[in-house]
Order: sequence, then C-alpha cells, then structure tokens
Amino acid sequence: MPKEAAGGSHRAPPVHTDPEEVSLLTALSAVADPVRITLIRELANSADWTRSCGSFDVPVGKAALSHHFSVLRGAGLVEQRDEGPKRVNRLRREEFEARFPGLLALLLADEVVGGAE
Amino acid sequence: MPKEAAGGSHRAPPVHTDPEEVSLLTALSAVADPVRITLIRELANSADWTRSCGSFDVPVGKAALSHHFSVLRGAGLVEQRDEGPKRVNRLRREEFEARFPGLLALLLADEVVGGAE
DNA sequence: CTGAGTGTTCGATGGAGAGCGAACACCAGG
DNA sequence: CCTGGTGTTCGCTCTCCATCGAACACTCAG
Repeated sequence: MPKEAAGGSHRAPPVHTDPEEVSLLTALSAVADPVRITLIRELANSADWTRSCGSFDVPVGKAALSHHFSVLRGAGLVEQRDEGPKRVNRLRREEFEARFPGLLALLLADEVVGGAE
Repeated sequence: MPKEAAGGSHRAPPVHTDPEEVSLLTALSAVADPVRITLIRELANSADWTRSCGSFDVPVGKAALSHHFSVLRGAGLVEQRDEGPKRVNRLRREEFEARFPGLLALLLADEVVGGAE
C-alpha cells in the first residue's frame, strides 16, 4: 500500500480533542497509566511550550512515547505545536480542570516523595 | 492450623484495604472501569449497608461481579460486611475522600451530565 | 436434614493496549 | 544535495484483565 506522503509525519497538524468532549471514562483511562502520569507531572513542572516529546525521562521507546502523547491529546490533557523539527507540549491546566475538577490536582498532589523535586 | 473452632460459624472474612495505603495508580485503575463506576454510583445513591452484592444492575455474571467488588475493596472504596447469607456494602466516602480529594466527587458529579457520550 | 439463595474460587478464553523494531516523513544545517 | 535529529506509523508480540461456566461454601427457612 504505497501511500502518499500527506498524512505521514508530524508536519500534519496534531489532532486535538477539547476537554469538554472527553468522557469521564476516557479521562480516567488516560490517567491510569504510570508512564502518562510521569509525563503529566514533568510537564506540570515545566513552562509551557518548553518541552519536546523526546525530552521526557521515561523508560519507553519513542514509538510507545508517541502513542502516549496521542492518548493524552485524545483526553484533552495536552496540547502540541510544531516548532522546527520538534513538537513542543503544553499542559491544558485550566481547560482540563474545568471539565474534570480536581483530577489534575490529584495527579500532581500525589508527587513521588524522595528528594528530586 | 488454628481454626476458629466450635460454634464459630464464620465465613471467609472480606479482605479490606485502608484507603491510606492505596497508591494513586491503584485507585485510578480501579475507577477506570465502566462496571465499577456504575457500582460506585448506585452505591452512592443508597443508604449504607442496604445493598447486597447481587442487587446491582450491571450486565455481568456474578463471578465477574465478585471480582469487581474485590477490586473496589482493594482500592479502599468499598467496605463489606456479612449479614446472614448476604454480603452488604458501604461506600467509604470520608476515608476515600481524605486520601484522594475530589476523586469520588468527580465520579458522582459526572453522573448523567453530557460531555461526549 | 434438605433445598433455595447468595457469593467466592477455579480454569479457560478473548480482547485491549503497552511495548519494540523498522521504515518513513519532515526539518535544519553543512 | 546529503546527513543527523525528531516524531509518526505499521506490523507484531506479549501481558494483563474482564468475562463466563461450573463447582464449591455458607446461611437461613422449612
């Protein structure tokens, strides 16, 4: 299936989902994963649009990482923008908080204790 | 093996987990399931100790149902007590709220409200 | 004691999704 | 142009878990 280039890579606009359109189950499922929790926390500790997808310290390959970001976008948790060859991220704090009050705070509040912070 | 001998007509005691000892991931995983969400909601709309396990309207057999209650106990969400041949339930509102503030409210708040369905 | 009702456990099955490697597409820089 | 860095997609594997049917355990009412 020789497919045309078009839909291929990260030059195509990232598909975003509005938090308002996200079901509760989708949000909970997105958030019930250790890797994604780590991503959200690291993202929360960084300024908006400063973290590229590859700059996160998680023990998975980039294929899985790309999948995780796709899930986070689908849950309305993360917004992405292309910046040169990189794709930078932003946590949708207020929008997500408006749809699921307290959930994001819960994820960040339960930070791992043990020093580096 | 020391067994509760004479006169002791006791069934296997339900194993409960204190919400304080529950990890965030465990709680989120427990809650990220449609059947268990239904159970929690129905339980929230009933008085404590008034609902037996079989009295819930969910489209699963009793084997699966028993498993779901086991998960809910393990997440510190539900407390059970044997009452005659039945096992009646209670939602651990305050205790769970203390450990995961806002989470229970989120589950109940989203009841029939429209997001994307 | 016997039978009905209730819930748990066991074994097996099916599907969802998390993971990887490789191939591909895009961008910036030499 | 070609190269290195970045991220997405595809095909595949593998593990986890939700589910069921059947067997078992227990309590209560006749």
